[in-house]
Amino acid sequence: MRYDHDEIIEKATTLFWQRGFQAAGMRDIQQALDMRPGSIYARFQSKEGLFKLVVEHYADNSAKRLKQVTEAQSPLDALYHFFETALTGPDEQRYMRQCLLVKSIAELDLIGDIAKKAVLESMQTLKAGFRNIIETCIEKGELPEHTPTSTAAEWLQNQFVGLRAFALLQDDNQTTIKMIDKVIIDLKGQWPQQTH
Amino acid sequence: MRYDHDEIIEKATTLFWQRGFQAAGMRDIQQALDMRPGSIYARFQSKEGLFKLVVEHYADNSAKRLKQVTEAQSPLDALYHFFETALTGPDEQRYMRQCLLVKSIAELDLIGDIAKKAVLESMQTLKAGFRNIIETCIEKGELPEHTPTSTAAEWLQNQFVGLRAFALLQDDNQTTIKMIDKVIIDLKGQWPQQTH
DNA sequence: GGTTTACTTGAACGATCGTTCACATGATAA
DNA sequence: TTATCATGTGAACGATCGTTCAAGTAAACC
Repeated sequence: MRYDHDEIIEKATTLFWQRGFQAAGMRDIQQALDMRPGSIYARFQSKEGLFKLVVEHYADNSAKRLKQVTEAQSPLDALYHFFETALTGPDEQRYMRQCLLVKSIAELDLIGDIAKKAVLESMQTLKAGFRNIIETCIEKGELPEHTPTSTAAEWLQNQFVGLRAFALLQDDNQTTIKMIDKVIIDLKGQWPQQTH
Repeated sequence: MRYDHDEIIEKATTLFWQRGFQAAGMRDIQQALDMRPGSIYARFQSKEGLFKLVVEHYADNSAKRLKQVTEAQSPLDALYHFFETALTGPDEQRYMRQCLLVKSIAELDLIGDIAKKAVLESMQTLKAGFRNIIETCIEKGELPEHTPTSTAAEWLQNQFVGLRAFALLQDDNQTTIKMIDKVIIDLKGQWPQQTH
């Protein structure tokens, strides 16, 4: 086994994150991994198979980060910093501002059913992570008791998705920070009534 | 001139909206427009040239819609309905829930410089549209005087972007409606201080 | 040493990509 | 009727796509 498995996945993650599934050609992948097509196909069966592993690895990593937020002394502060680091990284890592999953959703039709399933399931996993954060915040008294957990979790993920798409275009980090501040304010704020 | 110009652009818009720039092949385009490659290239010079016109047409249309919102008796109510119609259309038009511009941003690198410029400029145009809505709301007393116009405009566009990416995955319209309700609540709510 | 097994190699495949160009078509002007 | 010219046609181009496979390499086991 000449090539280390984790190392491969990490390099592949970087490439797919930068380029997306479709635009990352097999020749780009071969170069990025320093592997020949036969080796890649022997291990991963197809481009889609490799991408599926990348998505799962990415989702695991994100889920771990969200779990760390819940375990912090102040989950709300930790949530703030989670947003901040995800959205205001240095310019040479600008591609990281876009969420790999959200980017994949945009090209969901071209991806193939197996990897598509992995992407959608990963979104569900992250949603559960956001939900846990909110529940912990309520337990610790950082959010009001009446906060509708499920709705707020979906809303929070939604904010994250929107901000990541937006931060990609944003040159001024100060503006992004202001948006994050607004998210925290609104999280503590009022929620729509169910009555309709 | 056998083919009507506006009709071509509309058909091309539908195709690009459904598939995205990269995934819409020239053969798909030829079929959708019922035109042969030579005719297409004679008029639009390239796939990118056609896409640029589509983006501009789309942005014009969106800008018009935003203008109609400002001209309504209650811009805030009109804004609500603008979100609602954009995000909860029938299932056979599900592709329309995703904003063509946002979708294009995800594949900005593959598009070519000319169309890329058109996409980014269109985003600026829409931002200005959102800003006008907020200013009008303030004038008519539907939003508090202290609302920071520029920040709120950016925030509102951000909400729109996020919701459109999210509504694409959402099967339950009721959830989407709840998110729109939350947007309106937060729009009237508190804003982060500039002091830092 | 010989055999097996796991892994790697890279030339080559058919399919599809965006694009071109020599030619056909049809309306208009002379 | 004939010449002109913009418009439309479609076979074909070279490039690139994801993928395959016969052959090569090297460590492990008998």
